Amino acid sequence: MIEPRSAHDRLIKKLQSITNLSRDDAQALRTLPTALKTLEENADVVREGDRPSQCCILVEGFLCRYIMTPRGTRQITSLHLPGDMPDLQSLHLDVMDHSVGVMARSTVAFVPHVAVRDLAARHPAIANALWRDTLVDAAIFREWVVNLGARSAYQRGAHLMCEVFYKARAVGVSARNSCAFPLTQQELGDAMGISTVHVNRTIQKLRGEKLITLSRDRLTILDLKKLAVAGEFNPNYLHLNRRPAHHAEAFNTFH
Amino acid sequence: MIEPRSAHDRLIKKLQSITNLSRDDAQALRTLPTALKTLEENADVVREGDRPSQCCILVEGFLCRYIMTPRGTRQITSLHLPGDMPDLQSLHLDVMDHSVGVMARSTVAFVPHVAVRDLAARHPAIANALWRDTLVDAAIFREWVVNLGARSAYQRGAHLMCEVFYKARAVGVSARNSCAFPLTQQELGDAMGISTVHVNRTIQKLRGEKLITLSRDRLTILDLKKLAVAGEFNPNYLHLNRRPAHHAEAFNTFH
DNA sequence: CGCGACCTTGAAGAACGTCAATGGTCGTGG
DNA sequence: CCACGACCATTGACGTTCTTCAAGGTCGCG
Repeated sequence: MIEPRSAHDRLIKKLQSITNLSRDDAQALRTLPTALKTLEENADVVREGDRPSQCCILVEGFLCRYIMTPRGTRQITSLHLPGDMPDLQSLHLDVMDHSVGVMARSTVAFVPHVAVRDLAARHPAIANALWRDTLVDAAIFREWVVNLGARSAYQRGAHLMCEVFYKARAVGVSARNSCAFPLTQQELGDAMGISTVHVNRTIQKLRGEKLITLSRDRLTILDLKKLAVAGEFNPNYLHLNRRPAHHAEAFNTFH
Repeated sequence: MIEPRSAHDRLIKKLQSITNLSRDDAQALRTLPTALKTLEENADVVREGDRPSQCCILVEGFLCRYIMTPRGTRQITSLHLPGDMPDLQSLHLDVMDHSVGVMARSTVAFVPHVAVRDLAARHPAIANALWRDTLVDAAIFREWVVNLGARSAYQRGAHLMCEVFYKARAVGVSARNSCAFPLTQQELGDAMGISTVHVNRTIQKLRGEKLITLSRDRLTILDLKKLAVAGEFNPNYLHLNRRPAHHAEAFNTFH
């Protein structure tokens, strides 16, 4: 069972990973009203064309943003971990230009726009932190543009795995050298812009070189340094605060 | 000669293209102190790693954001037209994670961060407009992810040209069916994630099908509808205000 | 046991990259 | 005025990466 405070803890931890929050601001964030909901795999949190009046905080699980092309192919544009608010932008862009989907059974907390707006108006530091969060999002999109535009399939795979691991570690949902990675090869293909078959071959190469292990739902990184080199991964674009975070998924085993 | 007000006019027009500004807000924007500077082709406005204390408004010309890979290849991540503030994000992300380059002789107006911050603090509507602007930016990055990840070279070319034309029209720097397009095929390749040679062949196909004309510095769209279909272009992601804007580059010929 | 979802493999073909050469245009200096 | 060089566009030939199609194979679950 998820206890009611978790959504706030997650959000605070996420924001602290990219900015400095005062104790006051953190306390203020805890006043946000949330409505928890559990969503199954393949469900959508919001869809392109929607005009949401609330946004969501991911508490447990794994989400992605994606866009469908007229041909019916899907491009995943970002991956989201606990603490993320993947539809925060709906606060200012009324019509969704993409969808947010569920990649693994997830718990999300919905927060009314008015509550966020009100809080931001009363706490400029929170408004700034949220703005900063959307800017980091944009930085990640830029890096995905580079990944898709300038790197081979092999490099893309390595890069994407580094990104997920770093993000997981930053919010304390990783183990020492592994993290949740509930993507099918089909979904990986949709994120990397390559076919499923080629994803398979790419992963095999990464495995063969002893850089990673990848089982159904878990990514283990055998050699982070080599993986980063292989994927030309440089974490600067994540704009993480110093202080890597204590691993061990303490958050989960925490009563 | 550029008259001093131009930078503000450009910015206001740009913000009006994506949001509603009150007369007061527009007036407040005019109080921003600006320092004009003309930059030659291939110069950089800011570079990755910089910690700017000011940001810039493009007044005349054409800028791009780009990221260099360790291999020395360049990926262009966005194109910018007059009125844009391509480094607005530096207001909240202190270290630049990418560079902003000049694609054609340009005039930019520099504005100190403190001035923007101060204005935003005193005018919440302006803060929101700027936030919204960065969110539209992010939406454009997402679309580029789709363009690079899910479309063929031919589609990418068509899509990119539609985007530039729509953006130009929205801020009044287009003619009826043409706009400035000062990209070499090399630069187009860096933006589309393909080689120069393949850019050439792609453009020839677009020309052969009578969708566009492309001379040194100018893009003419012969059949916007077909071009949009070819590029799977749907302008929703630009989040433009209704009311397309009066073409004719009135801004330039205006004394 | 059998079905569905996922992973894996091989073979053939399309899309795109690389290499190398040619030609065009434009500004500059003689 | 012309020659020159720099930069850019264009073309052909050939190689690589990635896609597509098709066929198993594995695993969990009803």
